[in-house]
This record gives sequence, structure tokens and C-alpha cells, in this order.
Amino acid sequence: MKSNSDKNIELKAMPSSQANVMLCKGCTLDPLCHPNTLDKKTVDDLDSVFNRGVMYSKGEYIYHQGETFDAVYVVRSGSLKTYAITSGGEEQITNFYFATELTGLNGLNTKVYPVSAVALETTTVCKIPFSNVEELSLKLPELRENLYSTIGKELDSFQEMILTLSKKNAEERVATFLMNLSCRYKKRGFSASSFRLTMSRSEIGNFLGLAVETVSRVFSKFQKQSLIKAEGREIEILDPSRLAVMSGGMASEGAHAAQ
Amino acid sequence: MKSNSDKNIELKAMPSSQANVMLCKGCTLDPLCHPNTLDKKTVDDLDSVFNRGVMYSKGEYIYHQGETFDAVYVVRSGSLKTYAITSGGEEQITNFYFATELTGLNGLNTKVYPVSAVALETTTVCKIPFSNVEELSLKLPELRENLYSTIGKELDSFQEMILTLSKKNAEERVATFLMNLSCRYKKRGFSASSFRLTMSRSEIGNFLGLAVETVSRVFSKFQKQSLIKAEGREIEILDPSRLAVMSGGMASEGAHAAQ
DNA sequence: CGGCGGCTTGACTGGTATCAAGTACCGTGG
DNA sequence: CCACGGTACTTGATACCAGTCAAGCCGCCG
Repeated sequence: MKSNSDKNIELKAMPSSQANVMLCKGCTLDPLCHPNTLDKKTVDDLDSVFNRGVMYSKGEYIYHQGETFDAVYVVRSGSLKTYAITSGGEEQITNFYFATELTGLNGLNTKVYPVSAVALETTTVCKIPFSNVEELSLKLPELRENLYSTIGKELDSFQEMILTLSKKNAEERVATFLMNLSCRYKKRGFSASSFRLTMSRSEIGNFLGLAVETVSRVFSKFQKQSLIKAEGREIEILDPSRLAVMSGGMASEGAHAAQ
Repeated sequence: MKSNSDKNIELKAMPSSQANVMLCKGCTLDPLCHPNTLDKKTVDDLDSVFNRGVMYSKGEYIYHQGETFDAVYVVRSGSLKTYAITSGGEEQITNFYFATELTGLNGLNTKVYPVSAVALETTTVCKIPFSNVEELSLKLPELRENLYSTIGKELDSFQEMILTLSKKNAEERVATFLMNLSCRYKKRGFSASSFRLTMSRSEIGNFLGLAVETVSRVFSKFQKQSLIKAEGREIEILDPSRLAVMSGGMASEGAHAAQ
């Protein structure tokens, strides 16, 4: 019942300034949005440049694979997935992103987004033109530090994923995935043991390199073993420590998605 | 016969300044080493700070997993692998790096290298303290641009790897790997069709998430199909287009390791 | 010469994909 | 309100790819 949709409703009912303060707390690029070291004029400039808190419905695109890279996005509420279409025409999900996490950095190399980003539910994001990030990061060492750290987390996350895909079996992958979600929810002040998945079994399978049926079977098996309780997308982690062991002990830390 | 060891010998025989010029041409962080926009004093500073062209023998470590992150490294000749030791104590190779490629960026998040880097053959690298990269990137937009692009390539490379691991079978993985190497060698002015592997079958298997035996079998099969000729580590690509098709068409571009 | 590590090949096994069927759920429209 | 269709999910049966075990070859080095 810690679903983010509750959050969205709350958000809509609030004056936007208040919502900003609430959600930007702990945001990676907070200095960009609330630069207390900058003068009034600059702040006003920012306000006009940033697209703070644009709302997307489930299935709507934040950016498309192939589009020119010009901005990064901070998730303020909700969640999204990024995926690439392979030459074979299949979808490959590369990551999921939740509130406070930053997406879009992959465009850094080719200046074109190598993936598309789609909202998994009603989701709000802040669009931040990359030129501004660059420019401001020259002035604000704190922000620069955050940017590097965020990039590092994204790299870590991918490396962790490579490890998962090349060394772990189906059960270990699913356990890793659940522990990772649990960890990320906890960091955001939600329950670590009880949450609602915002993605389908099929999307989990795609992400983890498993068939839908396999994901489903593992969920069932975990349930029989009293590791979790799963009713549709509602998940309860009954035995976190045992699940952590199953995951190969690599579910912790800041892995998967930049915070 | 385009082996890098020839290169090393050549290098040693040359006056070091000349060697620098030759190898730094096309180097990602060239502006850091030859900053023509900076005054003489600064250049002298750089000379004292940078560790240009340190040589490592096969098996020697450039940096260790867990060490404090303080520098990035540009490979000048030879090659190296980076790997993490998992909680289960297994080795997971995360990438290979060749001349002109940059490694060490993964430490950006935790300020600690999440992997170890080991020379696969006689290898020279330039050690560049990250504080210098940061500092100079503030002054040199060109360098900053390069840095971002390099980071982006590393992200691309990992994403590509995730795709390979979660969607491709053994043959596609090996084909992808060979095409990728071919592409990278070509970019460096070596033959795209004929080269010597600097890593063992076992290391290829580890990297691709396959057993050694599987790698060996795929090499044999490719040979029977006249796709390649493989004599130990000496590889000749006989039918690049067919191999590219086998790889799932995703072997191209700047994927795998930052240039 | 013998030993050892890297590589190859064969036989067998097992985990996961695939195919197939059935159920539950949800939004839509009557 | 219910009927309907579609999607998401589950579960079972079967097939196959790749891992594991085992044996042998080759080249290198002590």
C-alpha cells in the first residue's frame, strides 16, 4: 500500500512550490534547482529554463531512442523504464528509475539517446538541459561532485547488472532484483518489506534476461518457501536475510540506477 | 601479426618524447598531456604530476579493487582487463581495454575502485590524477567534452554488454566479441581481419558469461563454417559480413570500452 | 624428461526457454 | 448491473542449449 499513485494525488493537491521543496529534498541535482549560492537573477533564469515536474501518464515517453541528447531527467514521483530496441526488433529493458533517480546520461557519448524512457505509471520528472548542468557544474563544485557521483552510480549499476546476468541463475536474479527494489524503496522512506511493483512480470523477465514463465515460477517458489508473499504486483518480503543470501549477497549498496 | 608486442619494442627504442607524441595522437585526454592553451609553467606542473607511460608486465596490477579512487588511466600500448571479485569469491571480468582507451572511471561513485585492473601483456599506461582532470576540465571545454564523451562511451559499452548477456546465445556472443575486437583494432590502425587475442579462452568465457568449453566449441564451429581461422590466439576473420550477421548486428559502433 | 596450464572434444546432465492450456483480473461497452 | 475481450499471470509438459565432468592433446618451462 505504499504505492506511488497515492503520492501523485497528494502532489497534485499541493501548491507546486511546496511540492518542489518536498520532492527536491535529497534530489541528486538539488543545487541546480535551489542554488542558494547564486544570485536572484540566476535563479530566475533557472526557473525559465527548467521544466520542473512535468507529468507523464503510464506509457508516455519522456524521451525516445535516437533523439538528440540535450537534457537529463530527475524522477520526482512515479517510475519509468529505459529500453533499447535491438537490431532484431526486440525490446531490451536496461534499467528502471524511481523518485530522485536521474536518467538520460547515456546520451553523453553519441549525443543521441541510446534508449527510450517510458513512464510505468503516472510519473513526474524534472527536465534539466544538459548545457545548464555543464555550465552550472563549473560554478558549483558541490553540484559537480554530485554529477560525477551520479555518473559513477550509473556505471556501478550497469556493472552490477553485468555480474547478475553472467553469473547468476534465475532464482538469484529475481532475489537480487527484489532486494534491490527493497533497498531503493527504503532509501526513499517507504517500507523495505512491503511494496507494489510498478512493472509487469514480463518487464522483470526482460530486464533480468529471463522468460516471463521463469519469473512467475520463481515468485511461486519463493512464496512456497515463505520468502515472500506475492499477490499480483503487491509484494511482501517475509524473510529479507534469507532472500539476501539467495541473491548472492550482491543486492546491497547503491547499485542499479543513480540515486 | 599486428600484435601489440611489436609496438612495445618499437616504443622502447624511441626517445620518450617522440613516443609520447606518436601514442598520444588520438588519445582521449590528449589536451591534458599537451595543453597548448596553457602556459609553460602549467605544462611543467603537468609533467611532474602525470605519470606518463608507466610499464606493466603481464599479470601486474594497475589498480586494485577497494583502493581509493584517485586517478584514471589511459592505455598507451598493450591491453588490460578489469574484474571484480564477487561475494562468492569468483572473478567477473567487466571489460578489456586497449591502446587509447581509458579505464578507472568506475570509481567515480564510491571513490573506491570497484574492480581491479591487470595487464594482459606488456602494457604502458598514463596515470592521470582525477583531481587534475577535474581542475583542467574547468579550463578546457574541449577536454571536458572529451571526458563526458568518454564516460558516455563507457556507459554505452556496459549497456551493450547487458544486451549481449541477456538476449544472445553462445554463438552470437562470441561473434559479437570478435566483431567488437575487430572494430577496435581497425580504429587503431591495425588489421580488422587478422589479430592476436591478448586474453585466454577462459577470460573470454568469463567475460561473456560462458564456460571455457563453450567458447572453444564455438571457435571450432566458426572455423568449420569458414567464418574465422583460429590458431591458438591468432585470429583471422574470413567472412566479416556473415560474422556480423551472426552477432545480431550489434557489434558495430563505439561499444565496449571508452575510446 | 615430466609437469602444468591452455585448449579442444566428447558424453551426459540440468536449468531455462518454449509451447500450450487454463485462470484471474481489468476496462469497456452493452 | 453484467457480458465481453484482452492482458497479465500461473502452471504443466517437453525440448534444447550450455554447463559440468572427463579425457586427451599440445606447447612451454623447469
